[in-house]
Amino acid sequence: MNTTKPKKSPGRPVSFDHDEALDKALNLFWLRGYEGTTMAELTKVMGLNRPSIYAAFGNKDELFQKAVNRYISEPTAFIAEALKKSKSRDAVNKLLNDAADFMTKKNTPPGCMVVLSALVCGKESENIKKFLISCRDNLECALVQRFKVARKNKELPPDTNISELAKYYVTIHQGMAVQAASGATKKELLSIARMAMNAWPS
Amino acid sequence: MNTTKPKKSPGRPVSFDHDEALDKALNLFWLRGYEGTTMAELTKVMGLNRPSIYAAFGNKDELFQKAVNRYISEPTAFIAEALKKSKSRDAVNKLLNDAADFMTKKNTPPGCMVVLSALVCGKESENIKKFLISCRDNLECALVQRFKVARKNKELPPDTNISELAKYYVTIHQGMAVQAASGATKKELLSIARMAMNAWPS
DNA sequence: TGATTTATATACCGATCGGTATAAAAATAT
DNA sequence: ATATTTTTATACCGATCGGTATATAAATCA
Repeated sequence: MNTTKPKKSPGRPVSFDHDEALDKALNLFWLRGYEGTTMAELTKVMGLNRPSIYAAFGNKDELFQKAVNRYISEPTAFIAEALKKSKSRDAVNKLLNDAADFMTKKNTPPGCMVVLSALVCGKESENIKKFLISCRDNLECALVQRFKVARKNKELPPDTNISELAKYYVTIHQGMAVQAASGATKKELLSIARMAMNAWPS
Repeated sequence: MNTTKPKKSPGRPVSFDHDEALDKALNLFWLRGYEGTTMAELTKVMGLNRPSIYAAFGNKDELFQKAVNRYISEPTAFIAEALKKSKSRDAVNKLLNDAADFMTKKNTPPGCMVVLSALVCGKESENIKKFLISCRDNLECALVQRFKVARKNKELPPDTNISELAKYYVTIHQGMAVQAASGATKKELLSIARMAMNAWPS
């Protein structure tokens, strides 16, 4: 019945594109971190006034989390893509190489938003810090799952410590994010990625 | 003449220990980062009122930089110590293993202050961010110097890319700092350090 | 054409930010 | 003692923080 109803609701229509505005917020949080970003700056880059932001996205915490969720689903979709590779070594290799490219893109801030936005913070932002930690844990868990399959497929030695291997490569990823935020080039990140592959079980 | 003069100056004497207060500030900056630390919190943990802090250490920026300089000279002196090892491989191995222990100590915040305190920040803190980047560069340069000696001593293959090797190991160090800030244990950091040594030139 | 509903713009809120003016307290100098 | 010098404690500063009350603008509903 109401599945085909556009059902235009009354009232003044929204005058901005929701996802476009969210992307603007995402890029600012990415560049400045959670605490370094102010609502005043957000209103500027989003082109909205405060009440519109609060009505559409909630308060600063909620806006940030929505930005991170969009960051994970959209610009860093290459991660999920890399994990689909048939060989787990290729998956990790692609993951790190794509990350090197991604973290040094011209039109986006350097590094990884999930790694850098709130590593340390004031008391009031501890929940945001924990939220980002859980996001990073998700990648680590995904690697563990991928490696379990690989070990079952005899692609990894049966005595491989999968947890350690996964943690090692997310550590590389996080170290690359720090490097990118410090001004490292794509070439430099690629060399780091290449050297990190030397730890792959033989 | 005046070399042996204590020359007690007039005026009310300082009622606190300078370095002790600086250590308190150091630990708070270490835990909360530069932006996450407020002067109000600093007065509490240092046990001083604001004018005393400003008189003894300058403003927030200067206090932070003095805290970092103390951090580099005192608690992380193990880094300079590790680099003195006769074999460069032992030096790096000791550096990473000691870092694993240091970053997960009970009585100090997790991770490394120089890595974590201001990776991303608001416009007003950009100078602090650059200051920390230069501190991290110093470690990388020290590694490069150490590796140059090692290559000359035939301890490293003549075609070793020393810059890449140094950047790789500081990246490991920085990744470990992120891991520690995310709750990683000493055991986990040690396993990362061990795996990272697989990249050593054969 | 009202009446209703939603979004916009402006102005403002108390709280907190980093930093300081002011005056009392505690030492030395004469 | 009295004056001088430095540190202490209190109170306060303008600016900015995240968040919101209020009223106007723009749409649909009847």
